[in-house]
Amino acid sequence: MSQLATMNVTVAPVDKFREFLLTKKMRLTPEREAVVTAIYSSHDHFDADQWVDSLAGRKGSMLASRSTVYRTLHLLQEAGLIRKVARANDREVYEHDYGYPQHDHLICKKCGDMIEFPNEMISSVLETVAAEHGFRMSGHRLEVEGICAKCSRPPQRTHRKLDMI
Amino acid sequence: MSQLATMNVTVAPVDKFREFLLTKKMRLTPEREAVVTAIYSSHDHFDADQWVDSLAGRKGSMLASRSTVYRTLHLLQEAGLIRKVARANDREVYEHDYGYPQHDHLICKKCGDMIEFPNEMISSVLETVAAEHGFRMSGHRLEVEGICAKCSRPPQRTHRKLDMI
DNA sequence: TTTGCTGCAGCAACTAGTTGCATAGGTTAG
DNA sequence: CTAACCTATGCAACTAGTTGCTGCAGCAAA
Repeated sequence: MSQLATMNVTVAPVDKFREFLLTKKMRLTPEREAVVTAIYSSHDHFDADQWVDSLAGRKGSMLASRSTVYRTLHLLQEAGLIRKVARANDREVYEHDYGYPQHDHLICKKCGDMIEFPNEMISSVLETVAAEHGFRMSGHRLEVEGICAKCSRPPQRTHRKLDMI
Repeated sequence: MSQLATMNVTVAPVDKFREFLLTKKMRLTPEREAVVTAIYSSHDHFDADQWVDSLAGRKGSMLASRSTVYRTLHLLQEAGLIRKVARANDREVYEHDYGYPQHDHLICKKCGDMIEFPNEMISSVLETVAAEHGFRMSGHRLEVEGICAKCSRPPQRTHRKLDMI
């Protein structure tokens, strides 16, 4: 979430989530609030496990169980606050999907780095394709894999020793 | 794999796989051959489980164990014979990636149908984006989700009863 | 306050998929 | 033919993620 500009956000994520839950006659419980707060305390990509660790037992105090973390992640997706962007290292990777412009990712197979790029072109192509098929598109997930510039540069420069071992 | 035309295939999949394995000093064992044959006996999308079922124990004779099926699927991906296209019903969905033109999928969230569409436009947009970032792209995976024409049509026609229950 | 309803958390058992390990089996050298 | 060497297999144990169940908390009516 680094190279793209932040958009205006008028309602705090927690409140947006509460609103969403209300429409489904559900409550913003302390456990759910803990998950949202944790996730929105940083602006990076994240996977479920780090929150399971810090919220449920292993590393922190018990704020929400494993099941609750996962269930809340699903709710947050439904609410449009986060979205799954890729699967890396056997984990689903999520990112905030509220207050940020649309983009997709180049994923480096070597270092695992995810490079964001804006996707208006792609979205508009998809709109056309979908229309042709009478398909009501609600979203997409695009993972472009390959080797990033850093990793494909042959290791030949000076101060290379710092990068190795 | 239905609506797009078949391309010319000069070498049989099994032979292509054997070639690939040779370059890695690996053998085309009976187990591996059984998996490839099974997969190429039909031209549909498929998931690992159906082969685990039919090859390893549960439904058929024991031709290859669970581990071997999964390991062979990875090898087949490396060899460029199959590719993962989506994740549906908690399963990875694969398709043949040899002898077929490039395409992506519209995935219906209701009926699970996968509609293929050719993707030259998207590929070329991605080429440009990748070049801008000095990224050496090796492939991509695009899942477009939404509701297909069939499912979004309101249920109001005649002979509707046939479709229900 | 009591009774009843409903949503929800946590547990434990489950599924898909992966991996470490011991061993079977094939290939080459002597 | 045998020994040494590897690769590949199957098993069992593991991981990430999901789900059914039970019992509890919060609210509403009486």
